[in-house]
Amino acid sequence: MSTTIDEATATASNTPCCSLTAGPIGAAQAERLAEMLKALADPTRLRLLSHITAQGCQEVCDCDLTEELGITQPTVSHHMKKLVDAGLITREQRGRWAHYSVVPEAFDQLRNFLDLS
Amino acid sequence: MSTTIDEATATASNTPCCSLTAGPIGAAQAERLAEMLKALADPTRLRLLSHITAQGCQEVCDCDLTEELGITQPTVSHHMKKLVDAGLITREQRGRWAHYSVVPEAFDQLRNFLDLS
DNA sequence: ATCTTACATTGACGGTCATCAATGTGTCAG
DNA sequence: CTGACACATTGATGACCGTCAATGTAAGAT
Repeated sequence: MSTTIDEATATASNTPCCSLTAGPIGAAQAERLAEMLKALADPTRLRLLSHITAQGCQEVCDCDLTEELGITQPTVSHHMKKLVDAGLITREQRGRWAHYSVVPEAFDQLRNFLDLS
Repeated sequence: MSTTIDEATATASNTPCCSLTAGPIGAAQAERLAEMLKALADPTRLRLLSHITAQGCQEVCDCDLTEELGITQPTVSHHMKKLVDAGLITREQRGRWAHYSVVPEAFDQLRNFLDLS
């Protein structure tokens, strides 16, 4: 469970070039990319993500997100876990609060893949 | 049903800038982006897409994709429809064969959104 | 020690999805 | 006209997902 982040970042840096124009991709790579995209492919998670990136990865506690999106706290917790497991954001527990920050490498990898050049 | 492509391309060009760093996004925009991402968030569809882009949008018939991915023809047809409905690719029927090509604007929009700068 | 706060976990429910076999539809060849 | 081909559609099945209420857990405050 705790190795998902490491795996994601590791595979992200291991991938040399994975553009859509570089020929057909294999089943394994498709599976990995689909996992990241699946984590993104939800309106609520996109909004949660945008709230994190908008605040410059500063103090972001789940209670604020709960109020602003109109969803319950377990739902926020569930979505955050999905984003973390996909390697898109990281979670750092400081005292009682959880601080989230994005993983730029993951987004680089996705943008790289979606690049038709 | 047939207006999905027009809608997708229209909204794609209507969006001025939708980067993740440009502050929290609204529910409507999140919904639209999630639809495109959901179409991408499947291993089989990613592989199908890579086969189209790899051949430079040339002669691509579903039967070839069926053999190479090891899935049945209805499944290929189903996935292709999803990609077309999401506005990621277009379909042109020439005679008996269907020719597919990517919609660069859709990918530009996604890359733009995933850009942390 | 007790209470509050911040978040995780569990269990359940309704909805959506990927896949296939079977069948339908339209197109070209002989 | 008939048969073969390329693809769409339908219906069914098993799996997964988003959401919530209820409950658990761990840390700080009093």
